[in-house]
Amino acid sequence: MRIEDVAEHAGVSTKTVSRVLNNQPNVRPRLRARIEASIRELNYVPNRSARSLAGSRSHLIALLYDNPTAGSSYIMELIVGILQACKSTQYNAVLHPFDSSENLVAAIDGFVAHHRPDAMILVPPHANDIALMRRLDELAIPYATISSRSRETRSDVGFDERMAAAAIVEHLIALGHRRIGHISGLKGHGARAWRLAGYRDALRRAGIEPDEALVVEGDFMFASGENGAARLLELAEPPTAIFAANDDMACGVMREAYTRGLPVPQALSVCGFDDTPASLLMSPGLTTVHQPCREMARMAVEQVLRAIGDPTLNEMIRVPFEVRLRASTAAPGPPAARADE
Amino acid sequence: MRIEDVAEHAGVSTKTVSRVLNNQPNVRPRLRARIEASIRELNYVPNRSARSLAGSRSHLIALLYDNPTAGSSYIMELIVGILQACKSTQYNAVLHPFDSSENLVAAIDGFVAHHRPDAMILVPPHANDIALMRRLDELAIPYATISSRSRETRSDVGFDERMAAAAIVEHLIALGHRRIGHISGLKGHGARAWRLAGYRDALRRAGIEPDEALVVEGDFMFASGENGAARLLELAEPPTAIFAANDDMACGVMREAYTRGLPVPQALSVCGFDDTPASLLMSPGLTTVHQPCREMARMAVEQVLRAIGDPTLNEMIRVPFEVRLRASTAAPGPPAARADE
DNA sequence: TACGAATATACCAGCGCTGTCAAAAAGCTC
DNA sequence: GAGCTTTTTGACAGCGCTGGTATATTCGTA
Repeated sequence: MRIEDVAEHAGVSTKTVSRVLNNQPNVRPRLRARIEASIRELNYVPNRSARSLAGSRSHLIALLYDNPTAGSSYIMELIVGILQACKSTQYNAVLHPFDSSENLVAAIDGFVAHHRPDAMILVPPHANDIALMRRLDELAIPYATISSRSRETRSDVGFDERMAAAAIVEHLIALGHRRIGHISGLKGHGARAWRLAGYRDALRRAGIEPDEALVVEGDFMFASGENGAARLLELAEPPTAIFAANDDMACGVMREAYTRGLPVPQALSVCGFDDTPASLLMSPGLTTVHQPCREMARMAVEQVLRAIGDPTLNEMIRVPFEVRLRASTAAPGPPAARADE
Repeated sequence: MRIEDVAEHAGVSTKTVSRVLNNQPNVRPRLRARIEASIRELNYVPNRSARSLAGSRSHLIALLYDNPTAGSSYIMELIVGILQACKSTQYNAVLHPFDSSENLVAAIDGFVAHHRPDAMILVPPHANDIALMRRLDELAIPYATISSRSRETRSDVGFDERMAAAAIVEHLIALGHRRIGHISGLKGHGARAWRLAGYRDALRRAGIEPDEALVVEGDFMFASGENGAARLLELAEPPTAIFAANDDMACGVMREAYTRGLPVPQALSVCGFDDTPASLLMSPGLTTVHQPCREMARMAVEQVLRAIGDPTLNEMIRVPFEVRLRASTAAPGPPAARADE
């Protein structure tokens, strides 16, 4: 089943069918309709390879991400969103996990040579990689970033992480907490700085002077949540609540509390960030910030699609976040409460 | 940069370069080496579209899965494994999430028409869909399944789920449990039947007559774990341990125990199946069965690659599983133990 | 050394589609 | 309705590669 068959069936030239297939102008509506009917009737599907070859467009959108984070539900959600968004277009997604060992710019060249994607979507940490973005500019490949920290990006979709972090800390303050610990994210990630800043914003707005002793370094991994919590809980004056910069670390905090026999939320309130599947599975359920990953991915796809048509495109989209209140946060109990098991 | 440039640089015809690119015979080793050197030197990468068009091979392997399960870490792990495995080949993966609303066989036809994948990998539940497999046979598309229950499949990679379930129940028995509850999986999934059978095997081998009151229906979702646990714990003679057919349900069990103030593992041992990321994040960590998803995906890719070369291929690969002992299981405590918080 | 068999290489058509550009049709003006 | 512009349609080449087939080279054997 080739375009020629359709052309014959509709009594037109292949070029006219091609115009219809590609939504190009200069086909009268009635003719277009007739050709579309033929396409449906013959159940014709154009050959992707031939199209790409002749049109030198691959109809591919590449998603670049970091292999170590490949298993994360964050990436998974983005993938789901991107695949969904592509389904209704003529484009298709290619996933490209980078090993961080690779030289990114060199690896990109190889990848581009292989797949010739028409556009790319970058997620952190690569969404902040200026050398990478420069190279894409040179290769004239439009791209959009998700949650980029960089001003150098062309188009970005993200949400106000700083405000979201502030919102969840304000929730803790509203519950009556005054000493709130924070376990920060991995250095270099935009998320780290924003969430830390939001934490401080909320404290200051409530008239609480941020105590630097209550902020400990983390790296977004479970173990660093555990360690961070241990350090915070061993302070002379420990916090009554801990805001971890992501859910995995918040789970680490809960583990440390569990190990020490501190009931959550009675003796310690815990909240995270990201609304990973695990946050719902924990007991108690973890209070966290939900970011609409699938929706963001969908928008990023739409952005790059627009950017393919108009390479000068340069827009920032902010999506709304949502604080998901669950059972891991409550009003502070009497100091030094301790469960006996 | 085209094949012609390489041919000129190496002083041979394009066809000879093509032979080298496709690992075809009839090129003398020295010549082959010279051409490979030229390819490297010129940094030549063949054009995928032209290759597919001329060779009528897409170099694509499709992964078919169910969209509702798209967010699951199980699929994610498989995707990671497949992508890794493809990286070292000339093949590429296309992900195809099906909406369960779609007529599967019709959707397959459309998908095949679009992408013309050279092979497919099916995961449950589609790995058990006989109509689908028949259609693939008709379309002459080789495929491999992962954890298929069906005898109709061509090649499959899986592990002995029944034995694994038995192993984890035996662990509970070894700890001293005699009344062990089970929350089964969704009807229709092979996993449901195998895990239930393994549970019964272990009990019988230990001389414990399976008590049907201790088996309740689940559907692999968190909520059904909660409900199932509630029903089991309200029995006149409740179990001292619950084996849920997957981790999400096991988390539901832990939630129900938490709600009732039953400490895990002191008052109730809980174990799951799958070793999802959440199982490690729980407090206490969840005892579960680890299946090497990435490895299985890699093997499935190798299988279909072999099947492309030899369409009669028909092999079953069993990979080893591993019981991951964590803190959610312990010797049974005194009956009706109840934590006061 | 000569001859046929086996092996290695080259030539060319064509995969299915789209871009270019020319031709035809339609619309517009007076 | 003639002559012009604008819109619509079509013919054809060629995207970069591989399959088939013809040709050249090498090897083995007498």
